[in-house]
Amino acid sequence: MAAAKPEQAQDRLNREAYIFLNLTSASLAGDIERLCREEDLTEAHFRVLWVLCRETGADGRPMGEIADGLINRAADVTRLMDKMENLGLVRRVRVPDDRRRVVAKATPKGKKVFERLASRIRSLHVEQWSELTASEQRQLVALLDKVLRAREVSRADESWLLRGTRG
Amino acid sequence: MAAAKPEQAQDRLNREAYIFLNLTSASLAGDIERLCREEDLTEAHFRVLWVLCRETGADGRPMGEIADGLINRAADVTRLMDKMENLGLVRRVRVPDDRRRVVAKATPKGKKVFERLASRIRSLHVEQWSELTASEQRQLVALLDKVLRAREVSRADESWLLRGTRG
DNA sequence: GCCAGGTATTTGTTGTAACAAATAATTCTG
DNA sequence: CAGAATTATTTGTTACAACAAATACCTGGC
Repeated sequence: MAAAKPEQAQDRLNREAYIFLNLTSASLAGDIERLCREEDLTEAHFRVLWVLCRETGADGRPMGEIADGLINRAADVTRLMDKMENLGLVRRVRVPDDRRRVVAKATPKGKKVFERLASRIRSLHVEQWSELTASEQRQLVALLDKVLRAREVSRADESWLLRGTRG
Repeated sequence: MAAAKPEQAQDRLNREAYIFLNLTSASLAGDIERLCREEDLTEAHFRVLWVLCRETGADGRPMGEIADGLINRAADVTRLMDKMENLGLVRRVRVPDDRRRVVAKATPKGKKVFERLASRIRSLHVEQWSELTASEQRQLVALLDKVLRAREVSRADESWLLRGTRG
């Protein structure tokens, strides 16, 4: 075809893998995002709800921990929570022992929205992964895990997104 | 009722696969984005350069096609190109046969920046994929392809990102 | 009690994506 | 030629992510 250096086979495979990874991820995430929008949330908001509703008893989670889990700036988490508080999904409580700290809890409404959304996302996932057998899915996870682990995504390891998901 | 519904195994696998897909994608893309920033570009900009430099002779690409390939709004592509034109990476030319249309071409400077960036990205990819053998990579691509194909990501199929990448 | 350091907030800026709507320039069709 | 359709542009709006800097507030050590 064109003159320009012919791409080496391995380079091309690398690029191809990268592009497929991106497109697939974006495609699935787009669906989820759309679902969240219907509840006036971002996926980021939903993730906060997730940790608040799944990973927690009645005690809530401190802001800082949420920031770390989301790998976001503290200031951004504040604004994120502001919105969720306005929507009545979340409540902030100063902790009495250390009054610098604030924990966020999901309100009953927040829990309800979470359950509704989580259930729809669960169904969506079923469609999204319908082309792969469970074994293929595990294979996929194993491959991605290899890649991810190697990169020392140090902070992501602390992410509650992966909590309980790894050995 | 049992203590907060236990997540079904398949649901959990679905979610896990989704999360891994996302984190891995975001992690690799983050690196690329950082590289692009060093040339004052977004990855989106780089993608435009890609199609302009790899997929094209001296004839350039019409705006509309770029918009389709990027799956972006036409208006957004205009602004995207405005910036790249300001940076001197790209030139717009009205096509004589159909004077509604405009094709974009990479300038020599654009090509230079592209080559520099592409080469660095190539190296980066080598690191990023260092944990997988070529065969594992192909396996990964095959799995993702299954997922992607099934979803009728209709427009993505026309994307030049995948051009020449599929059978 | 004072100071260092930790925690969250406030405020403000910037760049971008996403989307809508109107306009201009051109071609195509009847 | 008139009107419809196509291509790109212009303009404007909103929401968000990323980042910086200053502040309030609190704890814990000295």
